[in-house]
Amino acid sequence: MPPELAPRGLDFLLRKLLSHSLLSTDDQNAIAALPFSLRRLDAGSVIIREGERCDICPILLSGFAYRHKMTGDGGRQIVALKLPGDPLDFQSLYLTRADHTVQALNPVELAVIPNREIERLIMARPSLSRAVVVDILIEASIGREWLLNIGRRNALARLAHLICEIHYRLAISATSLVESDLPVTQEQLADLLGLTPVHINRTLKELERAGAVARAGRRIRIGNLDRLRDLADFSDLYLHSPDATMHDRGVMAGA
Amino acid sequence: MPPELAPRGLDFLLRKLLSHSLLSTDDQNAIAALPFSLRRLDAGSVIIREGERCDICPILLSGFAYRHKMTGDGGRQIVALKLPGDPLDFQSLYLTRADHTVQALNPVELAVIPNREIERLIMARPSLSRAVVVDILIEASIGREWLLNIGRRNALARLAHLICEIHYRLAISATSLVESDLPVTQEQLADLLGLTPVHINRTLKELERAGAVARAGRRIRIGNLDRLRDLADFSDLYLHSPDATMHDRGVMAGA
DNA sequence: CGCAGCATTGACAGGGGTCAATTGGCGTGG
DNA sequence: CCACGCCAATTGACCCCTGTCAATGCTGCG
Repeated sequence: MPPELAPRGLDFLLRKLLSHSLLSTDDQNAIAALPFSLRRLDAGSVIIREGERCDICPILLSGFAYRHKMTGDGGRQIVALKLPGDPLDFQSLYLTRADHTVQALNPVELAVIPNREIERLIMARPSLSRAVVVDILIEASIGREWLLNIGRRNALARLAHLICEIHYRLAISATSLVESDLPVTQEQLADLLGLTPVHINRTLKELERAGAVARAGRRIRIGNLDRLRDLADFSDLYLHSPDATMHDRGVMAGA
Repeated sequence: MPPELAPRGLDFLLRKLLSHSLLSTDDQNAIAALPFSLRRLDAGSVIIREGERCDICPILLSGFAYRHKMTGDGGRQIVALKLPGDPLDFQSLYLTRADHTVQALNPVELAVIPNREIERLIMARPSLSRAVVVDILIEASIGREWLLNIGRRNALARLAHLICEIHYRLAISATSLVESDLPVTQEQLADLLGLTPVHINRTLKELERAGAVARAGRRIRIGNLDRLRDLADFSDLYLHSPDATMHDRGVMAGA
């Protein structure tokens, strides 16, 4: 299991939502009072299956998860990465059939809330309804940045950009993980970036040579965030974090 | 100007929303009664600028538009394509700073609605609020399919897939355009697909040789939809059209 | 009818893919 | 505590898809 604080209910979800939406104490209490069941899943477990309906809303408490799609001939692309605190799927509140699969990237803990509870909550509280839409929109914004990343940047910048993004997103909701190793295999990085595992390996070595990442055995972590940002052509505007300007000014660069 | 019916108010928007959401007659009347101003823009006009706020909601009545982002060294990626009937930007109802630029791909006509009118409408009518979110989610779903397309398909399948998508999306809301030429230059196709104009040219020639597209001078149109679908590995599940199964069964294949 | 921008073509280069063999880390069971 | 086995990582050789550069041809518009 990842070296992480044991989840204490929906605190991570709250921190995540608060990072982009103003919520009253009442709103926060309403979220904290949501009924949920805890679920632990192994790496690779399917959480939502493409083409099926889904009537639960899973919140990621620990571990990473991802959305992915496959081509007819077996090519796999990860189209979204979910970090601790992220709601895994608000889409099924509005659309009936999932257009993609959601899966655990490593061992995860989920808080599972029935969709109808969420529906009740957002019917009663417009500010929470709004927070849900904002979360959906930010995920879409991240997807657009990924399109730019995969479509127009070479392997080195692409990989550097992803590592930067993970860093900044962890800083928003799961601060305790910011300093830890990336719990991602090279094959998973390949599927995240539209590359092959072999080329990820070569590129990782190049990032290491540049001093941007540090590696020990199988572990990857950031070596020098500023250098990584340079190589990545990274700006965090697309994360729509309220204190984005702080990041831009390098306030977090030392973190 | 594209050879298209002159827009009659917000009819296209209505048809678009109705394609994925059930709306009462009251809802429909409320939309039709929205105040809007008509605006004509030349190809290339900037509609929303990255980094700025936007307090209007533009609806595309005729012509194509797109969202795009650029890397620091000038690489351009189109991250969404908007067709007649599409709302160009619900995001600014919820987020303050645009993370990308929206631009006219060719001469366009817009219906411009003040954000506050939309806000008033969706506050009063939950079913319309829901329709807005569904529209946002479907755009996100299309973005995910693009990630798969750009990340994991080669140039031939990638281009075929895009042409298929445009066909099916036009069939949903702007049926009169389904049979017409693609109003897109090869350079724009390159920016849509993460390729170069030169390679688009080669690939287009290959699609023509395969009989999938027909070309005359500068004009491109579908030659054989079934062949195109095969080359593209295309399934329209991700468009979340209510009659998707009809498409899957080939009911529209002859159109 | 001449220009500007798009399309087309060829030659060449290179980034990243493919294949296959080897190494290394690490959990498991003896 | 060590040996085994599996899966991830690494490496090298080679190739091909796509990018780059540059010249030429079209085509629609003023």
